[in-house]
Amino acid sequence: MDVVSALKKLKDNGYKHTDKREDMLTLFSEEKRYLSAKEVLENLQDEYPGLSFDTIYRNLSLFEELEILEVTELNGEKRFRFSCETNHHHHHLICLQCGKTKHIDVCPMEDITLKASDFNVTGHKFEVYGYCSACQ
Amino acid sequence: MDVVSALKKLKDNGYKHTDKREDMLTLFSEEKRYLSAKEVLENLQDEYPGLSFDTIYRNLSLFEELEILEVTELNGEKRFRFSCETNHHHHHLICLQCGKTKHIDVCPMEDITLKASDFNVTGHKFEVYGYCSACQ
DNA sequence: ACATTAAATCGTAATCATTCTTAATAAAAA
DNA sequence: TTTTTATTAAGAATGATTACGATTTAATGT
Ligand SMILES: [Mn+2]
Ligand SMILES: [Mn+2]
Ligand SMILES: [Zn+2]
Ligand SMILES: [Zn+2]
Repeated sequence: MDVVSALKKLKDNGYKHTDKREDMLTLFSEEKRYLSAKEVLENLQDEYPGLSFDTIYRNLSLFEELEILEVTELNGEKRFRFSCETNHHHHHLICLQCGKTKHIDVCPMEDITLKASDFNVTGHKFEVYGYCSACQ
Repeated sequence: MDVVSALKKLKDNGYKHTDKREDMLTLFSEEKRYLSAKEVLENLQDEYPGLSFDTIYRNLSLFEELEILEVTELNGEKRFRFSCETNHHHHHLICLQCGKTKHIDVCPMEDITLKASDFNVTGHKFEVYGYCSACQ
């Protein structure tokens, strides 16, 4: 996922192109890590004084719906990152300090034969937490 | 973990025995599933009119500290369940509707050789979500 | 370029889970 | 039974997120 194809996806789905949306996408493409709504706001409000939290949240949700961003929840707050380029199903190593990530190619679900016959499995989450080299 | 040994753990660590604490523990021992703070409150406020949310949260945190309860976060709210009897490190299948759980004995971390040399790994989370037989 | 229309944004209030504060209460110890 | 200290109630405060009505702006057609 990159800014250009994200903007195209917006247009293809009937959403408008705005400077704020483009700047949000650019931010995510530059910072390859999980960002909170607050971090996104702070990064943009120099250029847009009076930028509303509502705008941030609305667009983050939209981007998530369009699979431009992926989301995780950490310490009671949502964090978003640019969807990975690869289509390969995978998981992440996440820095608890700065949100930086590394890929984990293995998916535990592949190995585990869930004989959970009476359980209708709809999803799973596998995340490994720690601190990146810069944050240790 | 059971009510008796949980109460003992409280006493051993210098905490007092109160009816509310005992009733909270009894609730968790009866309902073998993840409960939210709200659910705990609702279950006890028949017996204790005017029971405070603060009391619930304070005791939930205390129980978590003493490893009497284990916690997970789902849809932006914490959910607690009685710690599993087994000492064996394991994970859970969680019903998104009612919080019922099943054990998953396999831990993905055992298999994965994390060559994340520059990452200081401090923890991980592996949860499988779905709907239990009663909730489908 | 201009007008029209629907989407996007602002500003702010509301909501929801959780935490904090202070005074009153109850459990354990003396 | 008195004292000590932990626990609780009540409600205010917080922090993240969502909702709302009014205003602005992007896209579209003229
Ligand atoms: Mn997977
Ligand atoms: Mn594990
Ligand atoms: Zn880091
Ligand atoms: Zn269920």
